[in-house]
Amino acid sequence: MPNVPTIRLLLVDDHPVLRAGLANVLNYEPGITVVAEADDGASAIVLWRTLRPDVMLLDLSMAGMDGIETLERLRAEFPDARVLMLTSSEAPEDVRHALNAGAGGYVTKNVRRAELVAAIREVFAGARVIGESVARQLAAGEESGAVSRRELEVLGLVRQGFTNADIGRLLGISERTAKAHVGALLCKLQAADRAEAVARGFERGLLKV
Amino acid sequence: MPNVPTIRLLLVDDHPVLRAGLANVLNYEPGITVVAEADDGASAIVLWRTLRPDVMLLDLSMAGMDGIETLERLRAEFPDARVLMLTSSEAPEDVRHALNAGAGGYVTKNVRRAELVAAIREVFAGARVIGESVARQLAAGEESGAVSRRELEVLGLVRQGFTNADIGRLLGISERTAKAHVGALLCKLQAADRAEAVARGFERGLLKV
DNA sequence: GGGTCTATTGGCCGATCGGACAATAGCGCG
DNA sequence: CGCGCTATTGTCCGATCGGCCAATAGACCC
Repeated sequence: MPNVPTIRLLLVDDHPVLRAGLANVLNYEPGITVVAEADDGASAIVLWRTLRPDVMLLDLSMAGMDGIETLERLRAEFPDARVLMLTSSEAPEDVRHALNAGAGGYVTKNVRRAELVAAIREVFAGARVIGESVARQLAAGEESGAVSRRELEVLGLVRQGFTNADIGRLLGISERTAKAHVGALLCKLQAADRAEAVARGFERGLLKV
Repeated sequence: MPNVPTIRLLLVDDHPVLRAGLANVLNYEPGITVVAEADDGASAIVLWRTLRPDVMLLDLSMAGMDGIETLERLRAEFPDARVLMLTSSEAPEDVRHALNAGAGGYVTKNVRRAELVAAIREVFAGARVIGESVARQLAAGEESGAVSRRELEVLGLVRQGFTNADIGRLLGISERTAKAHVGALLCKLQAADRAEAVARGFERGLLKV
């Protein structure tokens, strides 16, 4: 395939077996070469610096620096870096974060090989690709109102069992305001009480285990 | 390796790329052959019936029938079936469920290739293997009291925003008893209120997204 | 057989929650 | 320069929560 430049890939995932498999599969693909693998964000960035690959395949959940942070740091240093998120989560929040952080694409790990390869090529070409199932989830999530930053902060405290008064103290606001935020959360997450709000938070990917 | 019988493997995971990679990696291993792959529990059991492999590598999270259910059905039909769970979750609850359902081993996807191969051989030999990090998590979980079935049921309702009175009605018990269960949950999960109990439930793998 | 654990139920009470009333200030968008 | 959204604060109130007292019956283990 002389008319197509070879795409040089960097795999980043903390599952050695998956990496090995992925490398194997992708190396068979004409026009694609896996130039290196990393099992955490820090080494991924180091490798990017030295190797300057074309595309990074990046997992979201990793020990230490997570996928989003890795992506942000990489893009801060190399604004043109092309990254295709390859992860298990379909949570709208994760997708949004990744895209905001500059991901060139987002597909889940249950894509077929052909789709993955196609996505890699598209990201390499500068396009923005989103897996079909992911896009569906994303659209569904857009329906109900978006949770604001402050509300997310409050949700994190609710999760830890703090009362409204506690939250007020911790955030330097009145109990009443904390209450208002919790109220907004209940409404936006369609939850009957704070317990359900926390559950919905996990379901939507607003909260992480 | 004539003195060692070849281990015939069945891979079950809903990530085609991982399966392909795994098959590739494992087929290179002397004494191990991947005889088939399945992407859901139902077809996994069908394949087991016809092929009668030696060991199944089974993922927990799959669309449709999940790993535990697959394991239970398989063991109901083939009590001697040897299954090695290969999954991402280290949640003590998942491990316990898998072992109770008759899993011969439990390792997470971030094991190194050599460890995975060793685990496969041990499960084949009839031993019960548990990944190191998994075992550590499990031990940590044992510390605080175990949540009873009834309490888990109640936690599921708390998660959905039901009040104590609601829960009593739904379970056909008095509000007071529902309250007692919630109280037990708060204590065992070391939670200040039901919101934190739900959060801890997710953290411990008692609740699923 | 005795001990431990779970499930069950009752009443009492202060703390907390969530809803409903209403209001002000700041920010981005068109 | 309004319009909408977010963040902020206030008061009142009934519903709910969580902790405390205590008690009985069945299951399972040693």
